[in-house]
Amino acid sequence: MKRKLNKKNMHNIKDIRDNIDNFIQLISKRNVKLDKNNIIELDQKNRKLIKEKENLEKEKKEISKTKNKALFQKSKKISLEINKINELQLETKKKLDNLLSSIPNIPLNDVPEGKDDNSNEEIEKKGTIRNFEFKPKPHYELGTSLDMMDFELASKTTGSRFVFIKNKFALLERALSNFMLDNHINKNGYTEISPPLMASENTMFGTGQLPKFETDQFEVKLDDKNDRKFLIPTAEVILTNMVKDRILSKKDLPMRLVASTPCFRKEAGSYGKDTKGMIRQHQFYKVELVSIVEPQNCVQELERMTKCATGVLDLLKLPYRKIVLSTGDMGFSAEKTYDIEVWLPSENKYREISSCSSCSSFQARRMKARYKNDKKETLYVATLNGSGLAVGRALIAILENYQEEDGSIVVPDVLKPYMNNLEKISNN
RNA sequence: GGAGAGAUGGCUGAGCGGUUGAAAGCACCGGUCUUGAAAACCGGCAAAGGGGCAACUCUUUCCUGGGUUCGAAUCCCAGUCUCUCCGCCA
Repeated sequence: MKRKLNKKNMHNIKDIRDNIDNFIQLISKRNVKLDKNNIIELDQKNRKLIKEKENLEKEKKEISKTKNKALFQKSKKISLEINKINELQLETKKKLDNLLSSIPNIPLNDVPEGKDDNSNEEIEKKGTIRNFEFKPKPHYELGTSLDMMDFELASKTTGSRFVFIKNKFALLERALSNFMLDNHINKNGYTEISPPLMASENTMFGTGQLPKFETDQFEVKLDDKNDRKFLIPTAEVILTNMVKDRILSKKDLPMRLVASTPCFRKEAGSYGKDTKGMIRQHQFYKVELVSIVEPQNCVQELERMTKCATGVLDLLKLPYRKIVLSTGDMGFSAEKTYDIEVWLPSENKYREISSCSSCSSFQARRMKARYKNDKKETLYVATLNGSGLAVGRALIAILENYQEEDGSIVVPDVLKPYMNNLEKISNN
């Protein structure tokens, strides 16, 4: 289905109109400057043209009702006039839409203001950082010497930023994925989904990957040039869009979905960043959580979701910290984001392993995802997404935090049932 | 890849040139009845946009885009998607 992307806005012009100064001020927190006069002008012109058009349409309608042949010629003339005005109106509307769709979501009040990640704030630190009696090795050294991780082979078959995971590491990866899934399904009330790994252009637009971040996406080459499909950069895209173009009833909410899928990212703009090891790959597994809720429940759902994510780290006994992203570091669609960072001994620092965001109704507007509330009003839903967790990075964290001096890896207790009760991964 | 059938409101489904924004049913909401519930009966129930303080009112919308017509859910053309049968295939 081909759709005009700019038909939809992430911001409602009605709300902006009501208090434009306030709106501009809120958006300025995200380092985006808006041209007030331009917005007002386009909005007024648009409405003026709509009015003109509607008056003519009414006149025309009445003529056809009378079935008076004498007036038929006039009706034809009116049609031409309508066409002219309509063209102008659509053009104006398009300009307005383009302008509005370049504006990111409004941050919540309690989000720290700042230009970049320097203004992020640490909220919580948990778990015990292990005191190593030897120099902890990075995951890629552990993996290579056990012959369970092969980067050279991957670059031979595919290219850079890919990896072969072999033998017990592959089992560990699978165990992690299954462990997390079971946890979210059985304890946290999420429903498991096995979704398509490709998404249409319109779907990518819904969650905000398109049109602005097209260069980060892998596009699949298709015979039909009008048909565009992309490998999902995260299951968020496909899970969130499950409610696209729907009007849900209240009893469908909250909807909580979980999927473990490969994710594909170009990592454009990350050249030279994390080139060693599997921290930053073009392909990685991730267990993704998505919640569809009533807008007023956004904040509490974000807290809940973040707890679901950190709960996994608690069970794996991995040390981590939780930070809240500043207005300058948040993603385009988010109103508030928590990042969870896991401790990596080889780097002697915390690295992102999960990101949980509330997007309020921002994505829902693009997707036209709505529900009927108690008063039977049709409102946009709110969407949230979070990693629960990034499997690739969880694997790294296990390897580094559970390594022994001889290069073997102790299997965390909670994973043993998923690994035929294996105690330790070693060369033997 | 070949051959057909279809796309209508939250859902199912009628309508196939003129008060049709759209029958009927389900779901949902309100009421009567009931100790309470169910059943039965009565009533309500689309979205987007414009105008109005408001009650309200106007316009658009029956997959999308074009065309025919004074007038299109209904006719014509193009496209998208779905289903059935055959072929191919994990």
